[in-house]
Amino acid sequence: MKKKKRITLKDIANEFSVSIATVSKALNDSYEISTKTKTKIQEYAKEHKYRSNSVALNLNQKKTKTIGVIIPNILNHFFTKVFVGIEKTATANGYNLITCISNESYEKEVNAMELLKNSALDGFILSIAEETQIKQNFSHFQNAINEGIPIVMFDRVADEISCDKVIVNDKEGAYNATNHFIETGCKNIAIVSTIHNLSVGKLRLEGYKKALREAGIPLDESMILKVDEFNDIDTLLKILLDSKVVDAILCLEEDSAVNTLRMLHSKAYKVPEDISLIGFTNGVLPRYVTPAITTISQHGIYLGETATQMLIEKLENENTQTSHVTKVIKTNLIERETTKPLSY
Amino acid sequence: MKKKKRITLKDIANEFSVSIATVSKALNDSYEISTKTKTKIQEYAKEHKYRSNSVALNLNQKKTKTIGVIIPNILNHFFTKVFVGIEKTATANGYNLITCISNESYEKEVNAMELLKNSALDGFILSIAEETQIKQNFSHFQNAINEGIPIVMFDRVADEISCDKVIVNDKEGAYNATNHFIETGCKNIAIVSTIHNLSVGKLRLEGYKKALREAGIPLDESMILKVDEFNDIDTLLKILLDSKVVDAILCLEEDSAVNTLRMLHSKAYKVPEDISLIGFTNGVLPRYVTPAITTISQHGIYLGETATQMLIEKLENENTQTSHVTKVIKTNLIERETTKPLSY
DNA sequence: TAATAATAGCGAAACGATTAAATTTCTAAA
DNA sequence: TTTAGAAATTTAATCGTTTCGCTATTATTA
Repeated sequence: MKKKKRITLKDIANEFSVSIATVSKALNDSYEISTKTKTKIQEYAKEHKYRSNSVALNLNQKKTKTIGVIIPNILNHFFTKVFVGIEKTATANGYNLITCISNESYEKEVNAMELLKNSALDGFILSIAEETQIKQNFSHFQNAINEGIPIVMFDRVADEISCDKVIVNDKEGAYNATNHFIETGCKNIAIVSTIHNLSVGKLRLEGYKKALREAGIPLDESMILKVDEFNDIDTLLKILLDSKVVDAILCLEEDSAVNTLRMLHSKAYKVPEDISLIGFTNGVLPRYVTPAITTISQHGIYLGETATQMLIEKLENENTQTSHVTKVIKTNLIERETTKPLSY
Repeated sequence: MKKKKRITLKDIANEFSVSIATVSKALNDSYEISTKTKTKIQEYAKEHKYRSNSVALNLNQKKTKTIGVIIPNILNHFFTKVFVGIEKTATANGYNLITCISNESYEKEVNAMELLKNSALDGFILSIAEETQIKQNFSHFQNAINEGIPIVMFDRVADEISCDKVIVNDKEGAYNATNHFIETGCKNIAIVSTIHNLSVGKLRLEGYKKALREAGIPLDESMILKVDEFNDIDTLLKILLDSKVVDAILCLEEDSAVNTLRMLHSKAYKVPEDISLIGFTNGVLPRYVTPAITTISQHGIYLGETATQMLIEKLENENTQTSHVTKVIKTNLIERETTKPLSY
C-alpha cells in the first residue's frame, strides 16, 4: 500500500533539467516556450498523468471554483429538485458544490456558514431555515456579504439582505389557484398553511386574499387553518368542516395537500365533486395519490439552474456593477383530478 | 463595496512587530510563546475576526477535511436519505461534503471523480451509477484508490474493487419478504424488477429464489418481470395476470411498487385479498398511497451515517492496517395494508 | 560586423499557513 | 562575573502553483 503521490511540476522540471516556471508555462501552452520544449513536456505530463494541485492553485489565485449550498431540508422534494438544478449548472461550469443541510435550524445554519466560509468558497446559494425566518436574525448573511462572499438566495429570502435572489411568484400562484377555484364554481375556499412563518407562506396567503377580494367574496378568517405543533391538521379540518360549508381547499405545500386528501376521504367527502383541492409544490406525491392532486408547479430544477447561473455570472464578472437582481420564476397550475374542469 | 479582505497572520505580525511564526504559534497556543505575547495576539485576532485561510492550511497539511460524495440520482428517495445520513455525520465531525450527481451515467461518474479528485479531497463516499454497473468498468475507482484516496461504497458496490463497503442485506430482505408472502398463504409469487442490471437487483432476485426453493415452490421464470426501456411494467403485468394465477407480487423498488398497485387497482384486483404486494425501499410514497404499501425498509439514513463513520475512521487513523470491511445493514419489513396479517 | 530584436528559459516572489532548526534573550546557579 | 540552561523568538524551508522581471541565446537587419 505505497501511497504513490501525485507528480508535481517540480518532478517534471527535474526530469528535463528545466525550471519549474518553464514547466508551468509549457503546460499552459505559453508563447514564451518553444514548441519543441512544450510538446516534450506536455507529452511527459500526459504520460505520467500530471494533474495540477488545485489547492495550490486556489491559494495562488484566491478562488476555488466552489459554491457553498445550504438547504433547509433535503427530504423536501422541492428542495431536492432545486438541488438537482444547482448541481447541473454548477458541474456544467466546472464548479464544485459544498453542501450543508440546515435542518430548518438557526444554529445549524449559522454553523454551516462558518464551516463553509472557512473552507474557502467563492459564493453561496441558500434558502433560509424556518427558525431563522422566525427569529429574523440575518446577520450571518450580512457578514458573509461584508467579507466579499456573494450570496444568491432562493425561495425563502430575506428582504432585509441586499443580494441576488430567485423566487417563485408565490403570491400570483396562490392568486391563480384561488381564481381557478372560483372559475370552477367554488365560493367557500379554505386554506391550509403549515408555513405561515415563512416568507413564501405569507405571500401565498396574500395571493389568496387578493383573489377573494377581487371576486367580492368576503374574507372569513376561520377559513384560514394554521397548522403547527399544537394544532394538527386533522383536528383543524374536522372542526372547520363540521361548522362551515367548504367547497375548496388550497394547501400551501404538498404534504398537507396529501394529508387533507386522506382526511376528506376518511370523512367520505367526494373530491372534487364535494370539495376541490389544490396543493403547492409539484412533487411525486400529488401525482401518485388517488385522485391525483392538482398542483402549482414551482419548477424547482429551473429555479436551481437560474440561481446558479446568477452566482456564476457574478463570480466571473467581478468588474460589473454590483446591482442586485431578484428573478421571479413563474409557477403554473397543473390540473389533475382534484379540481373540476373549467366550463366554457 | 470595498471587498474588505480577510486579515492574515502577516497583518497581525506587522501589528506587533513580531514574526509570522510567533503569531502562528501564539494562536495555536504553543508552549513556546510567553503568556503575555499569547494573550495579546489572541485578543487582537479575536477582535479582528481572524480566521485562518484553510486553502493555505490544506496545501501545507495535504488534507482538506472534505469528502467527495457521488450519488446516482438524488431524486430517488433512498439516496436522499442516505445523503442526509452522510451530511449529518460529516458535519458532526467537521467535514465538508463536495457532492456530485452521476445521473446513472458512466461518463458523468468518471467526470465527477476527475472533478472531485482535482479539488483535493480526503476520500470518497459513493454508490455506483447504473450504466457503470452494466459496463462493469471500474478503473476510475481503482485509480483513485491507487492515488491513495480511500473510497467507501454504499448500496451499489463492485466486488472487483477492494475498499470499504456498506450494503443492505438485499438477499435476506427479499428472502424475508418472499417468506412473508408464503406465511400469509401466497403461493404464486411474481417479482417485478426494474433494476436487474444492478448488483442489488441481482441479490434481491437470489433471495426470492432461495425462499421459493426452501418452500418447495418451483421457480417459474415467467413470474419474473424485467422492466426496461422496451418492456413497460403495465404491459408485462397485464400479460402475466391474464395468463397465470398470481397472488403476490414483490417489487424491487418503490416506484414500480406504486405503479403495480395502480395497475392492480385499474384492473379491479383487490389488494391484499386477491393479490398481496411488497415493495423495496421505504420512502414517502408507499406510506401515502391507498392502500399503504408494505415495504422493506433499508434504513438509508443509518446507512449514510455508517458509511461516513467508516471513511472518517480510515482517514483519521492512517496508521491502522488497511483491511477492508463490508458492513451489512439489516433491512426490516414494515407491514402495512398490502399484505395479509400473519395468522397464528 | 555590430547593433538590435526576437525567442527561450530562469530566478524569485507571492499566495497563507506550519514547523524544524537556529538564534537571541533572560534567569539563576557556580 | 561567568556561564549553563531554559525560555522566547526568529529564520527559513515547505506545500504546489503562477507570474513578473530578468538574462542568455539566437536570428535579423543595417
